[in-house]
This record gives sequence, C-alpha cells and structure tokens, in this order.
Amino acid sequence: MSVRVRFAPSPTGPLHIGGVRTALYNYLFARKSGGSFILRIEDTDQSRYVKGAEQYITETLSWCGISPDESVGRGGDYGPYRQSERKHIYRNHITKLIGSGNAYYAFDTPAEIEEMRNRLITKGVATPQYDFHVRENMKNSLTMSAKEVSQRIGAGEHYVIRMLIPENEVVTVHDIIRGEVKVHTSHLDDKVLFKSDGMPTYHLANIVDDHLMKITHVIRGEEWLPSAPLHVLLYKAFGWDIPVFAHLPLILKPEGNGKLSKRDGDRLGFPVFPLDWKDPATGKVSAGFRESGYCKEAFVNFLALLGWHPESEQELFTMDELIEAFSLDRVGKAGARFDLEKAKWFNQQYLKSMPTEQLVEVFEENLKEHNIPAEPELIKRVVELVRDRIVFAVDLWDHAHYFFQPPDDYDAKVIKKRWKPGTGDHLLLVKTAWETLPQFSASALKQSTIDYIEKNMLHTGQVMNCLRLAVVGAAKGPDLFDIIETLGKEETIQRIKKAVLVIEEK
RNA sequence: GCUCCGAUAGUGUAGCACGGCCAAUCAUGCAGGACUCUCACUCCUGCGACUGGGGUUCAAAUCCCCAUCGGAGCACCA
Repeated sequence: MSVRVRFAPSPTGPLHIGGVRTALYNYLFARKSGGSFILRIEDTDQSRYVKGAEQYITETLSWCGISPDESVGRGGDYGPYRQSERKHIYRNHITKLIGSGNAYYAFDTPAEIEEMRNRLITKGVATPQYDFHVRENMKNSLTMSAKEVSQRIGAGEHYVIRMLIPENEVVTVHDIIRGEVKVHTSHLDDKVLFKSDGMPTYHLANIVDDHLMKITHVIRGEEWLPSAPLHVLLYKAFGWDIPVFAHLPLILKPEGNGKLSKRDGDRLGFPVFPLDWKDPATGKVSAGFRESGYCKEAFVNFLALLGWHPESEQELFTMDELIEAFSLDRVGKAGARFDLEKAKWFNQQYLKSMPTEQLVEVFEENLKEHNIPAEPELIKRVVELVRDRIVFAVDLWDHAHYFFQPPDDYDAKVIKKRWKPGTGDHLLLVKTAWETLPQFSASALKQSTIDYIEKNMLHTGQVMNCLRLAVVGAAKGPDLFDIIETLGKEETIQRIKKAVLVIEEK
C-alpha cells in the first residue's frame, strides 16, 4: 500500500511556522517514500473562518516548494478537499455510528451542561466532564425512548451527537516518535462529534476524511496527542484500519517557557510567520520570513532541523537532500527551541552560494527605491565587493549605499580616535599624489599611499583609517583601495576635499 | 486539579531501542588570537552540558523507580 499523508490546516489565520514545519515533514516523508501529499482545508468552524487564510496557506506552501499532489486547487481522486464541501459525507457516517451504538443524540443545553459540571465540582470531582458517570442522567438518546428522540428531532430541537466512550478499556496509540501511548478510557469524555449547526467537529471530520482519503500516516503537532486515543476509538468504532501516528514536538519560544506564539514575534521583533500577514479585522501586519529577507531555501532548511536531525552531521540541505535524508524516527521528542541566530546563520550560508546575478537584482530594487540610477557593471562590481559581509539580501543597501552617495556625516567615534592635527593635510597630499597617477587602479593607489606613508614616517593606520572615514563615512567596508577604484578619481577627490573641510571645521 | 508528553553546554543537537569504544558529537553563540586600514569573511584556540535522588550492574547519559522542573491537552475550536 502506498504512503499517503496529509496536511490539514484550519483557515483561521496565518499559518504559523509550526504549521509550515508540519507540512514540510509530511511532504518530505511522502516524497521519501514515493507516496502522496494531500492538502486538506479543515473549515468546519464557520465562526472562526478568516478571509484570506486559505490563500495564505497555499501561497506559503508554494513559496517553500512544498507542492501537494492533491488539493483544492489541484483536485484529485478523493475530493472535495475542503471539509465544508463534504458535509453530507459526515452526516452519513455519523448515522452509522449511531446505528452501531457508538454514538448518541444529546439534547442538553449549554446551561444544563454547565449545571452538571458545577454539581460535580461541588462533589469534589476533579474532572467534571460529560462521560459515563453522568450520561445516564442527562437528556440524551440513552435516557429517553426512541420515540421521544425522533419527536424532539422532528420538532427542530437543537441537538449534538456524542461519542459513547467505552467504559473500561485501555487505548493504545502507536506513535512512531513516542512509541506506545496508553490511556484509560475512564479519563476520556463523550466528545461532541456533530455540532448543533449541522457541522461535524474536528474529530469526526478528521477521521472520516483520513479514512476516505486513504491516509496511511498521520503526522501532526504534539498538541493533538491528548486526543489521539479518541481518534483510535473512532477508527475502531467504524471498523477501519488505524493509520500510523507521528506527533511532532512543539516549537518553543526563544526564551522562557512555552510554545512559540504570535506575540513573541511582535515582542522580540522577529517573524513567526512565513509570509507577511495583514489581519483583515485590525489591519495590523505581522512580519513574515519572506519579507524579512530570508530566502526560501534557508527558511526550509532551518525549519527542517527544528526537531529533526539527520544521521550525519550535515546541516545544509537542498530540498532534494532533505527528502533523501528524512526519516520520522529521527524526529526528536523534546520541544525544539526557536533559535533566531541559527535562522540567520542559515540565511547567510545560502546567501554565500547565491549567484551574484540574483543579489544584483535585489540591489537594483534598492537603488530604484532610493532613486539612484547606476550602470549594471557598477552594480555588479559593488555587489561582489560587499556580498561576503551580509546576512540578508536586503542588507546590501546598508553595506553599499556609500558607493552611490557620498557620506553626509562622519562617524564621530572614529574622528575622535583617529583624526589628529595634521591629518587633513596628509589626506590632501595623498590625494594630490593620486591625481598624478597614470592609472587610477587599486594597486597603483595602494603603492602610492604606502610610499607617502613611508616617506613621511607615518603609521599605516593613521592615514588609512581617515581616508576610509573620508570616503565611506564610517569604519567599515571592503578593501579601501577597491572602494576608491570603484568610486573613480573624480568622486574620490571630491569626497576627500569635502571631508577635510567638514571635519577640520568642527 | 486531572490525563498525557518531555528533560544532554546560552541555543539547536548527536549519543539512549542493543549499558562499556562518552574524560560526551557537530553546529551556532560567546571570548581570545591570526589576517588586516576598518567592519565582515576565513582560519586557529578556548568556554560550556548528561535536572536531582535512589536502584539494577563489574560497568549507567543509556535500563528501572521516585522526585523536581517544563510543556501540551482537558469546548457544540481546530
């Protein structure tokens, strides 16, 4: 039987990176085993539906290179792939469950349930829930005649359908990552399977769809582990084969305790979403990795290693290499802490191997934004000079803007440390020496400068640092003579004259 | 509170199913150094961990028990 896995998000907001990782692991597992990866939209809760969320999910997966074999957009033999379009299917199946005595109608109002809970609490019951202790005392098809049940339903009375949890059993969940997880049914409650609005709950819809879509492995977040026993019971009640489970460890916030949340991103200033997300209600924008300058390869690579470790010590993976190396039994059990530094490191690694042309494209955009026209040759040259010192492609501007616009101020700290009486004169004399050079090349400039320094018994740093300050405005950047050669004779001379004038005046 | 899950350096982790090769891996981070006009890059060196307590054993990071700490779940949400 061929492997079939699914990613089944709810369109209630932007996909969180934990969700993206779940999708990624499903995808890797499917590809590795030559199986299929299905994208199913779980939109059974109309009240929580958020416009644009489904689109966001699709766009995220597409950005990451995670392409579903079957989905709303692509279609497939097991559609529809949106749960809201599968209502009738759930209806049919729940009827079977009632027929076999595994589920029952319940007419209790929310107030009545609340009252029941309060009663249990005063009796000292630790977990006041709708279960075998109380179901015989509630308003449901277990306690009333078939006639009364059909009368109530016929009269249009609101009702839900609940799972009848068997009383004294031990349910075993087989999980690739965690081994066997055993839970006694006395701790489970009679979960609602069908809501009074005519929609199934997650539990029912999920099991029915997974079975109908022939899902072989359920790979999902750890937050589902507690409800896995219920799901096993449901498969059994239907008489279906139970898929293999794999509950992925949580992604933890960078510092402190708890799982990573949207608020952490806002608070600490880093993205927790793959793409920018504009909340349709508030208009607030949450930052995404893509817009923050991460390349998709780095993002995927980073995510893959968040909770999974390959057999080798390899850290840099292409998607194909990930598929090759991935296996569920090497997914860790403990929560994986989100480490932004590591994410940056990945991005830097990918930036290094990125073709110059791609970086040039980014930088051309930057220049356009700043209304600076420039020759393609020059742009390329600049990108080559600074590309080693950036973490994000968008950093190019920070590291290269001075090639296109003269500094408008000079780093005060550097002035204080390096600029001595007489420095201005030296710079002007060096400049004069340069002007007589037959060629304005880095090597010639360097030779000429060294000659001057030696002849006047100066220290290298004394002159060089101030030259850099005059040309760049700060103590940073690539080789000074490369910068000057790139800038050209006229521009360099202008900048030195201006710098001496401005700094000596202070 | 109850149920379930987890715990190796600042962080991510390897090692744990089959106990000795573990004076514990790799990377990141940090510190120092080399290079150098500067910032980066690169290279070198260093820092730093088996949550605690019992037990089993000749031998425990690894197996067992307890404790502690942390997490998740406990809806007509998914």
